[in-house]
Amino acid sequence: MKIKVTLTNGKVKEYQADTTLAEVARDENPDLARMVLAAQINDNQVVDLSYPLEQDTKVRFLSFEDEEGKQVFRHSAAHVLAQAVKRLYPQTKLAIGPAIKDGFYYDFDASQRFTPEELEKIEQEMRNIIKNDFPFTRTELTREEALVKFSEVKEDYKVELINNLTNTPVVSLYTQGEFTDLCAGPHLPSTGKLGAVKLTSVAGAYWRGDERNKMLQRIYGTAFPLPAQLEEYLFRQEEAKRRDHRRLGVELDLFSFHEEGPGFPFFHPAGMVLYNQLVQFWREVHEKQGYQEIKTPLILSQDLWEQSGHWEHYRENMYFTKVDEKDFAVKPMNCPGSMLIYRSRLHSYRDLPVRLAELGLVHRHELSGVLHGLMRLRCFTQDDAHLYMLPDQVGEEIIGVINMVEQFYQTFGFKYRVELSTKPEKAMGSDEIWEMATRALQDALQAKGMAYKVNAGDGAFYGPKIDFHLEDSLGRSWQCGTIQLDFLMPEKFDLFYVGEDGQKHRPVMIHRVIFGSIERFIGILIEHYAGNLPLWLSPVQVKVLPIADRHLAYAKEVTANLEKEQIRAELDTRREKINYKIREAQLFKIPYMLVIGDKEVANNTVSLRHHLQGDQGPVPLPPLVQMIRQKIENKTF
RNA sequence: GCCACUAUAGCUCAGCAGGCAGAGCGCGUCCUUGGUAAGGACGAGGUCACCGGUUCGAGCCCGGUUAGUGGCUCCA
Repeated sequence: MKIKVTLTNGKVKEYQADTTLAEVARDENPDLARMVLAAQINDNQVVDLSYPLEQDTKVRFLSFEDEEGKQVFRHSAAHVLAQAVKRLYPQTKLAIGPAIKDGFYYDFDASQRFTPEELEKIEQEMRNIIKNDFPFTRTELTREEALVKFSEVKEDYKVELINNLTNTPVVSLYTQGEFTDLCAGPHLPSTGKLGAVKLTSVAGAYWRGDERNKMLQRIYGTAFPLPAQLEEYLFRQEEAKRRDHRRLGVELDLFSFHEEGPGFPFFHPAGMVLYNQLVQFWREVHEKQGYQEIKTPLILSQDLWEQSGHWEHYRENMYFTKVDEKDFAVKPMNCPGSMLIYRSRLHSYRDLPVRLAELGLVHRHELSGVLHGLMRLRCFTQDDAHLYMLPDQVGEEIIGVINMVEQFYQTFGFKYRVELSTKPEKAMGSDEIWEMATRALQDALQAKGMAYKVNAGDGAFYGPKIDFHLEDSLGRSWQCGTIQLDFLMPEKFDLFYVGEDGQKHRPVMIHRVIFGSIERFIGILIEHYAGNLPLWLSPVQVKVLPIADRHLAYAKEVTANLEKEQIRAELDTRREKINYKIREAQLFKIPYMLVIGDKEVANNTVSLRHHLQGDQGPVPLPPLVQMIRQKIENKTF
């Protein structure tokens, strides 16, 4: 029987049925065939090259350049890792080993520890396996057969996995050399395709990601077809580390951490300038958008938190204290305080929406192991706001907030991802209310035409939310902005407004943040700009550098002129050489340096140097001041 | 919180076989008045994270604590 194979380049070829994809690839282009790792058929399934074609098929060959190809490649590397581990430590039990972004991992239940030295040995064994160029071969067994097979070799985790594969009568296994693993596949044709592998770290990981389960040892690694690609990857990782906000925070003297307050940041003067600039920008925008700013106390009676549901749903993250024998809690969120203000006077439907914004310092007892610079703290400032509105204002208000988020992130040139989080297990309120709220958020996203991912069960305990995620220098993503729709808190706090009919009605509430936390946002900003902050955020915008003492008087005059125009300028009066002063200003990533010597004094100019563009030559001060002012106002570099 | 690793001067890091604690940068004083990324000399600075143990003797070996790092779980 003949079958038709359609390739991505449009070619249609005829083959004998049972021709494998590998044969098709070789026939199409023998050179390219060496690059091909797997194939996608009929726009959905990714399969091995040994897959025999039985009917007319659309084929897309996958190489390492394709995301799916990378996945296959790294997944095969994970199998080789498992094989190496089994060779060296035969009693080790295998859990799972998928490909991930940038690499792969495999989880093991082993009696011995995988120290860095052990990783070396394992890596060496992997290289042997690669050199042997074992083909990956696929076999299928019924679930019962597979259960017997894996029970015999005491692979308890595999047995559990098979038991959970209830919707399929057969399971697939992949074998390379003496090693066989339960696996859906697909895989590379053979281990020899794995050009360069590297084991990067060991970490603990709970079986099935559940902290009640046993902690396994997870070995992380990465793999590339060519050693040069691996080198480049490792180099990029190093580069990323150089952008790490924790490192730059020290170098630029922005903030610090101390043993006396784990997870509690200390902002230095320079860091505070950055912080305050963000806040100033935030206030300007919010004022224009009809928000009113409030401030509520850090410590509030425990009764309040019982009323809000935090006691029930959020207690393990809260700090408690006693005042005059009464129980109080340090606020982990700002909403109850805001609601007390809303409730402190009567609201007419004509007043709504009421938008109360608060830069609220919240404290949350995060697990010690999760703390991470400014990104994950135990106290942070939320740029919070609570919007109280009529039910029919919900759509408009959500869109208003989304627009604001866009405006902010655009200002910084951030790419972001949007997620919609739905009702969690531990939640207040009925399914109907949750459905209604979730629907409202979806509608708003749809109206904005935004792509988003659904995060089932990840909502706040009082309502579903839209989250905005930004990426840090190592590609980890951090939640920043969030919009949470809440029908429940107004109920709990008996909030109302007086409607047209003179009766009490329940308002709807939106909780939202845009930066998320000012601290985390600063961390992301630092990494995003690699410490080269835009002019308007730079703690020092201009450094004035006189060459010799006799230029000091003029330099002071220049500095004063800059300061008069609200430009953050500093004068370096030290008796150091100009090269030295420039180097220091460069290291502090100060955007503009003004060098002043005999020529400048004589001509009434300054010599301009930009920290990224270098020497710009002499310019008169007034137009320069104007240019700088303009850049600050436009928030450009 | 869990798993693993780490902790030496303000910062980056050496240190050996268990035998008087080091370098560079930074800081201070002095000399140098220097034109676009480090001028020179001298000097101060340490409870080797903390507590305990082994030892004639511990920065080094062992146990614990604290903090940090990479993950897991959780989250702005």
